[in-house]
Parts: sequence; structure tokens; C-alpha cells
Amino acid sequence: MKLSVKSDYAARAVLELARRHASGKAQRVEDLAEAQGVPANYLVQILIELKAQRLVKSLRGKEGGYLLAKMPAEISLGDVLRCVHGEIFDTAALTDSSCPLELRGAWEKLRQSVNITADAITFQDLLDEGESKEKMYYI
Amino acid sequence: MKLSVKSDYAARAVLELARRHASGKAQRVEDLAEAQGVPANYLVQILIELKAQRLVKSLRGKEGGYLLAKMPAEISLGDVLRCVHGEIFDTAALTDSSCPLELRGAWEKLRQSVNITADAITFQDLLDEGESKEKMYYI
DNA sequence: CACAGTGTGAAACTCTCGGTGAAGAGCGAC
DNA sequence: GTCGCTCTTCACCGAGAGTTTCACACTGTG
Repeated sequence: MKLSVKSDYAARAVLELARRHASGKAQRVEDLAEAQGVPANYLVQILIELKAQRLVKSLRGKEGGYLLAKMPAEISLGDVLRCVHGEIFDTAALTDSSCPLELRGAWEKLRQSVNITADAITFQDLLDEGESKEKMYYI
Repeated sequence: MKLSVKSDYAARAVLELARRHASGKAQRVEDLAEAQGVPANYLVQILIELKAQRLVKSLRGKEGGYLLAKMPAEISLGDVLRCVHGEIFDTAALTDSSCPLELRGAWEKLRQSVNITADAITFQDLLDEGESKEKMYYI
């Protein structure tokens, strides 16, 4: 059960946008990509998906780029993950009639567990955590 | 984030062994495969991995086959999942230094969440659940 | 119009997963 | 011993998904 790098990239991009959210300015794909070490051309595709789900918005032309469409506190990790794939936790077994019912129930429990955990983490949380870690560094 | 069919197959096989555990007899790969709708040649590879981790044991020759190495109550879904892959929840991000610390923390939380949930489900639980569902059917 | 940016689709590339096949090795029956 | 049954091991293959890159169209600004 492995998380795709795409998911990771998406989360990094949103986190970077959250960090720069206060500036109010649109951020260029190129800059976001460089800041997070993500291939720019790939990031574009991810951002388009994020935009389709209204997690971010974009501006064209000069001074164009990407912005968060909501406050960091209103975007959860679950939102981002569900955006790049459909369900966060996916398995053929859940729709496979040859899979025993009780086992399907178990997969369902795992799914719920992941969903609940991912939905509980907002990007505001991550921002706060990042800042407190920064402080720790100076102690 | 998708659960491999291999994991599903492994869980089905162990569940089937658990169901027949009371008989005390070794179960042939062929029978297990047919009972759970799994390609026999593929199931062999999975069983060998399960054996390497001492979740099942095997007997050769006539009357040979596979048996659980422990009681169903002593085998958790987490044990089986960790057996076929290494960690249940895996991602390159966790060892990628270019991934922000706070984000890695978030992935770690997801991992823990999955581990805890999977470890809490034993195959005895699944057996019990299966039986109670059977009863329900006759009401 | 020219420029700086996003939007979109497709090609190429890698890699893992799911599955197959066959030869080898232990065990029991005759 | 030898034969049949079963697990054991290994090599391999095809398909599909995930990742990346590229080229080009589109859109707003000055």
C-alpha cells in the first residue's frame, strides 16, 4: 500500500501555497516547483486537478499564477489526496464479489481509518507545526 | 493509495486456513486457491512469504499442504499485510529529504493510523463476524 | 502586437504487479 | 527403490499505471 509521489507533490504544492498565502500574490508554477523540488511540467497537471476541485485558483497573463481558493485551515490533507486520486484508500477487493464479506468489512475499516486521519489534518496545522519546529531550532 | 490484490489474496488465504483450522489437516494450495478464487500459481508465492514469517507452516508429500502456525486470534490483519510488503503504508516521501518535515510528520500519522487499525483486527474477529453474518441470514 | 504566464494532450519511459511455466526436492505408499 | 503427490524455487513475460518531458494552444497585460 503505497502513497504515490503525485500525492506527495500535491501536498507539497498546497503547503507551499499556504506558506505564501499571506502575501496575497499569485505564485508561478515554476517557483512552486523549484521551492519544493518537483518537476514543473508535472506539477502543472497536478495543479489543474487541484483547481478543478476548487482547492486552488489560477490567474493567467503577467503576474499570473496560483493561489489557494480557501484558507489553509479549510483545506485538509484528505481533500488534497482525494483530489489526485478518487478515494484515498482504494482496492479492487471492495467491489469483488469473490472477496469474503467479513474481509471486505475489514478493508472498509482501514479505509475509514485513513479517511478520518487525513481529514483531521489541515494545512493550518502543518503551518503551525512548521513554525514551532523552527522555534525549537533556536533553543 | 491502493491496496494490492496480493494483500487481498494473502488475507483470503489466511482466512480460509482459519476457517479450516479446526480440522487440523493440511490444506492443499490448489484447494485454497479454488475456494477463494485466486490463481494457484500466484498463491504459492504468497504462501511462501507467509511461511517465511511463520504465519503458516507447510507439510510435503501426500496429505501435505498448509496450516496456520498460530491460533487465528494470534494473527492480525497487520501481520499478514506486513508480510507481503514491508511496511503496510509506504511512501518515498518519508525518506526524501526534500519533503518538508511537517509533511513527513503527516504521512507518519497516516501510517500509524493504518497500522493500529490493521493490528486491531485478528482473524478470529473475522471468523466471528462471518458466523454472525451467517446467523443473520436465517432470521 | 509581444510577452509572460497558464491549459491541454500526447508521446516516451520506467517500473511494479499480476500471472505463468517448468525444473527441483522432500515425503509417503507400494 | 520408485512412483506419485505435494511443496519449493526460479526465471520470465505482458499489461498497465505512474512519472516525466515536450510541444503547442490559449489568455490576459502592457
